[in-house]
Amino acid sequence: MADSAAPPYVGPPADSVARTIQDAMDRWPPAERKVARAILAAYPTAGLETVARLAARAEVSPPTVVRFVTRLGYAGFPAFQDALLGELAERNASPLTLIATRSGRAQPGQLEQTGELFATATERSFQRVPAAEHAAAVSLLADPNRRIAADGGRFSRLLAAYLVLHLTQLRGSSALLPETSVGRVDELLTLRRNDVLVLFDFRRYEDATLELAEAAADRRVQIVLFTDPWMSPVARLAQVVLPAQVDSPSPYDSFVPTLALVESVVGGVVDALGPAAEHRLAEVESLGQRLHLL
Amino acid sequence: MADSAAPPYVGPPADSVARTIQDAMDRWPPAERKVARAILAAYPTAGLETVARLAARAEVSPPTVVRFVTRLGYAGFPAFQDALLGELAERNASPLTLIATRSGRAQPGQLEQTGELFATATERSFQRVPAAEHAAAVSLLADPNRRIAADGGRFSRLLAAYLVLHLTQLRGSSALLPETSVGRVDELLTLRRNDVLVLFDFRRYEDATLELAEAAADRRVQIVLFTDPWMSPVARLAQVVLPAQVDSPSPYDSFVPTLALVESVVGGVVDALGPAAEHRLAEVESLGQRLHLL
DNA sequence: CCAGCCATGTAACAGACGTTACGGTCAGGT
DNA sequence: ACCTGACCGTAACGTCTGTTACATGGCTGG
Repeated sequence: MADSAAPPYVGPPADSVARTIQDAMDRWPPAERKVARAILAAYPTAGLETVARLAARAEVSPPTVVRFVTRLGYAGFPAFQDALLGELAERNASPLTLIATRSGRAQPGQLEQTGELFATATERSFQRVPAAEHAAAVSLLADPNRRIAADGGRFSRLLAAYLVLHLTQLRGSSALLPETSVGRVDELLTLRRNDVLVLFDFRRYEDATLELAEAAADRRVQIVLFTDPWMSPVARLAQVVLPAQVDSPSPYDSFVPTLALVESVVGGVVDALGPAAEHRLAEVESLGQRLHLL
Repeated sequence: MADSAAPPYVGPPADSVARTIQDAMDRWPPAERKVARAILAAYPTAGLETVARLAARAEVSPPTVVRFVTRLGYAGFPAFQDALLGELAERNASPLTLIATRSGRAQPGQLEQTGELFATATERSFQRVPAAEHAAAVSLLADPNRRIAADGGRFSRLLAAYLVLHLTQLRGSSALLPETSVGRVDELLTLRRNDVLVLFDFRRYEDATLELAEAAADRRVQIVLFTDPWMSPVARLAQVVLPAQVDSPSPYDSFVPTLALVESVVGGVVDALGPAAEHRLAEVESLGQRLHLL
C-alpha cells in the first residue's frame, strides 16, 4: 500500500465508454448498432449532441438512441452524456491554463528569430522549385501502375520513411528500402522499367545512395531526387530533382524545407488521385480498426 | 487554371473559442469574467454542460452565462455549444473527414502559396511556444546525467527517431523505444527517476502513447511532449509541453513546424553542451570512419 | 449627494428536449 | 399457417431547457 499522503486518484480506464460500446458491438440489434457506429465514428462529439441529432446522424429514430444508452446501463441519455463529459474532462485536465500559467517570463527575441529563419528558408525553397518538377513528381507518384521504392542517407532516410508511410495509405505499392543488403537487393529487383525510386541525398552525399541510383538507372527506373541546393551527384541520373534549402540555427543542416516539400508533394498526390485516395483511405481505416492496429 | 481568388486553406483558428475568450478577458464585467474563468478552467467540458450547471460552477446566475455567450457573438447558448463541439470534432478528425472539408486543391500555380503556408505556420509555432518551455526542454536534454528515450505515434515516431539520431551523436545515452513490446518494456525499465522520456503525440492521439506516459510518470520520469495546438492528453503528465501548428495543404496534418521545433531544440542542446558536443562529434566521426559505418 | 446607467439576480415563459406508450412488422418456432 | 417475441418507428406527454422581461443594487459623473 502506498503512503497516505499520495493522492489516491487512479481514474477509470480512458475511453471506457468507447471501449464498452466496441466490445459488445455484436450483441446489439441492427438499428442500435448503427447508433454505436455513429458514436464511435465521431467520438465523443456525436454523443454530446442531442438525441434527435444523433438519431438523424445514425439514421434511426430518437427512441432507438435512448434504448441504446439504457441498454448500456445508463439511467438515461443525460446520464450517458455525463459519463462522456467526465471522460473528456479527465483527459483535458486544464491543458490550456497549464500552458498559460507557465508562459510567464521569457526574452521573446531569440525563439522568434529562429522561427523566422526556418520560415524564410521554407519560403525560398518553394520559390526555387520549378513548378514543372513538382508536377512531374506528383504525376509519377500518383500513377497506380508504378511501384514505388524510397531510400535516403542516415538522417534523410527518415524523410523517405515518412513519404512511404503516406503513399502506402494513399495508393499502396510503396516500400522503404530495407537496411539489410539482402532485402535491398530483393526490393530493387521488384522494380521494373518505369517504376519509381525516390531518393533523398544531402551533403555529405553518401556513396551508397549514388550506387543505388546507378543500379536503378540501369534498370530504367524513374528516379525522383530530393536534395540540397548544391545538388547530389545523383541529380544527373534523376528524372525529377527537387532541391530545398538547408539553413539552420544549429551546425546540422535543416530538413524543415525538405519536409515541407515532401508534404506538398503528398498533397498533390492526394488531389491527383481524388476519390480513389479517399476510397483507399477509408478501406485502410476500417481494416486497421478491425485488426485493432489503428 | 488561373487563380480564381480561392484562398489557400489556412485552417480554422486553433481553439478559436478559447482564444477569443482569453484575449478579451479584461473587457468583461466581473460576473461574466467568472464565467470565462470557469469555462477555461475545464475546457471544453464546462462549456458543454447546461446553462444552469455552468452558472453554478461559476457561481453566477444562468442569465449571466447567456449574456456572456451572446456578447461573444453567438446567437445563443446552443450556438456556442455547437462551436465548441465543432472544435472538438475537428481535433479528433481523421484524414478521411479532413479530405472532405479541405476543398482548396493545390494547383501547380499555387506552389509559392503553399510555401507561404508552411512558412507562416512555422513562424506562428515559434511565436506561441513559451520560451521557458523551450529552455526547459533544452536543459533536460543537455543534461548528461539523464538517460533519454523517445517515442511517438505511427507517423510522429519518425520525428522521435530523428531527435534520437541527433542526440546520440551529441551526447549518447539516447534511444528510440523499440516497436516490439518486450524491447519497450526493457528500455522503459532502464529509465530511472529524473531520466527523460520525449513523446510525440498528435491527433488522433494514440492510446498507446498515453499509457506509455502514465507508466513513465509513475516511475517519476520527466516527460517532454511535442504535440499540436489541441494538446494531447499526455500534456497533463508532462513537465515540458511544446505545441506546434499543423496547418497543411493536404488532408494530413503537417509536421513541418514540429520538425523545426525539434531542430531548434537540438540547436539549443548543441549550444548548451558547447565544446563537449564538439568533442563527442569528432569521436563519433573518427570511430565511424574506422568501422566504415559512415 | 443625487441622477442615470450599467451590471446582475429573480421570476415567468415558450419551446425543445428526453421519455414513454402504442402499434406495426418481420423472423423463427410450433 | 399461425403464433410469439423482439425490434423499431410514430405520436403524445411532461419536464427541464434556454431565454426574456423586470426589479434591484452599485458605481460613475455631474
